[in-house]
Amino acid sequence: MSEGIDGRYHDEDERGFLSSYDPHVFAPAAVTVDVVALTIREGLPHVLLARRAAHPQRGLWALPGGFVRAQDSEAGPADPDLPDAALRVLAEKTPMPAEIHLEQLGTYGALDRDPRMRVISVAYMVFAPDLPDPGTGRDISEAAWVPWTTKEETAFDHARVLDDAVERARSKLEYTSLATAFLPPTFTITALRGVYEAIWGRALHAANFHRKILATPGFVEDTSELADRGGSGGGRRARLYRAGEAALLHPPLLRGAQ
Amino acid sequence: MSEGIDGRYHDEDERGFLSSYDPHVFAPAAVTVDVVALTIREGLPHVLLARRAAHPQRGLWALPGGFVRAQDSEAGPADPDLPDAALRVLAEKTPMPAEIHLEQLGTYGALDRDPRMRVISVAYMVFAPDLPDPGTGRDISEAAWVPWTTKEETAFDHARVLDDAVERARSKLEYTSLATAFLPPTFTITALRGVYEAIWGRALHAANFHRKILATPGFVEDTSELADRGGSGGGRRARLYRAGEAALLHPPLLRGAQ
DNA sequence: CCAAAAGTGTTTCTAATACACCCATGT
DNA sequence: ACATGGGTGTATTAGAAACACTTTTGG
Repeated sequence: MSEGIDGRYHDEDERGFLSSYDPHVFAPAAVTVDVVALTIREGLPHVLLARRAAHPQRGLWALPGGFVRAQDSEAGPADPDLPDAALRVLAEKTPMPAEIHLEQLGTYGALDRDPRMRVISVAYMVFAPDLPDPGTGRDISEAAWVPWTTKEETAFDHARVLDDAVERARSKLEYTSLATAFLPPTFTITALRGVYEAIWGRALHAANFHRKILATPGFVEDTSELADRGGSGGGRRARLYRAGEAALLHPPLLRGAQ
Repeated sequence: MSEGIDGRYHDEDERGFLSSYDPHVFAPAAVTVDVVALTIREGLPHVLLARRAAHPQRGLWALPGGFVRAQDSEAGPADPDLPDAALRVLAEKTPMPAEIHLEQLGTYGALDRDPRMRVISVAYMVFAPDLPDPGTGRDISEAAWVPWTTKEETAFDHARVLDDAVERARSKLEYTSLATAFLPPTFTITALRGVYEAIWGRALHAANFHRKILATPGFVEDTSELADRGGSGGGRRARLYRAGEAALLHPPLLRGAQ
């Protein structure tokens, strides 16, 4: 074992060391979580945004977010892990189904990204099927599903976070079965194609898409059921599928091609 | 503008709000950066590890890391952004060339991942060409390039971080020009294939790999130079290439196939 | 000359694409 | 009947893989 960089502790045992620790000395930055919750409404991707109810940047649209509860406090019990914190701050804006796809996007910590102090923000993404509009009750600040192409001003660096999320979503559709996270438990191939078309922003060849999905092992599983209606203006009733076991797609569905 | 959730601030202007802020109230977690620096030595991937010089877990291998400097202090000036902090803690272990590929891996914040206190760790990845062994001078704790398959015990949750880094590296070779980051400024196609073989852990077809690389626009650029020697036991001298402009590969080099 | 590594030619096979066409359902 | 959307058949084409072969170098 090597000599310590800092001589102060090298003669103590670990127990003694731990009991002498003052977290505040090493805790000069605040940690928040921000959530980019995405869904598809009427063929267009939407993101859940909330009006900031407090300073700074009060009144601007912002991603649902909040401070990580590092330990038990009067605000509530500690968040066991960062995903728990993300789900907690999201639930403060709108109710979410139990089974929800959550993944980390990245962490943003530039010195000047928050005017109050040094804030390190861990951003998460949520992919959800179409959900009701958030309530606007007394303990709920105004929140809404907003098209992700919105030109309205957003707080802090949330525009950049949203851009990163969009690119991540577009890319993950190619290589993973993520698209099913935007759909209800059973869905048609056409609905799945609608997810791709909404996120990638371009039309896909229906017939070839259909075959490609069925040729990708584990992407979807056949429920021998049919959808209720064959379309608004008539049409054959589509077969219903559910999400398969595969998380990664082999082969991938590349967006470079048609 | 909506009414604030917390009524305390809704009558103050933003300037007055900011001046009343006490960061310590909202700063109950420490933030660190940890760096997974990868290189390839003799055909095998290696990671830079350092023996922990201080408690806790003194003496165990750990990723290079340290606390983010959230503001100016006696330790030094504030880190302007998280990548600056990552490069700083890496440079404390071994010198690095100026041009180095750095990217964020993810953030780890489970309640019990550090016995001292709540520590949120932002992990970064560095991809480097083969570098000299780290010095072991008086201000430098013992550090070394260790094969990434090491069975030695590592501190905290660093084994999981390393696993995530390995999977990220394997995956990014498929879709990006990342492999060139492991090589010196000019290199042969065979050396590039060596990177893929080392990271993916399997042999690739030399002739087809060669053509596939040259058929991928922007991956490599021809320098009309030849490598010095054609191999240890004789052999034709290989053409030298440098990294091209493309960051994403179209088409990708999938590892599913041969 | 022989071995070793770089690089090219060519055949074979698989998969993506385009487009024609049939099926099932609502109006 | 006809429009609409679901789904299949099939010819063409592009790309991946396998393997034979040539080129260039060191011993």
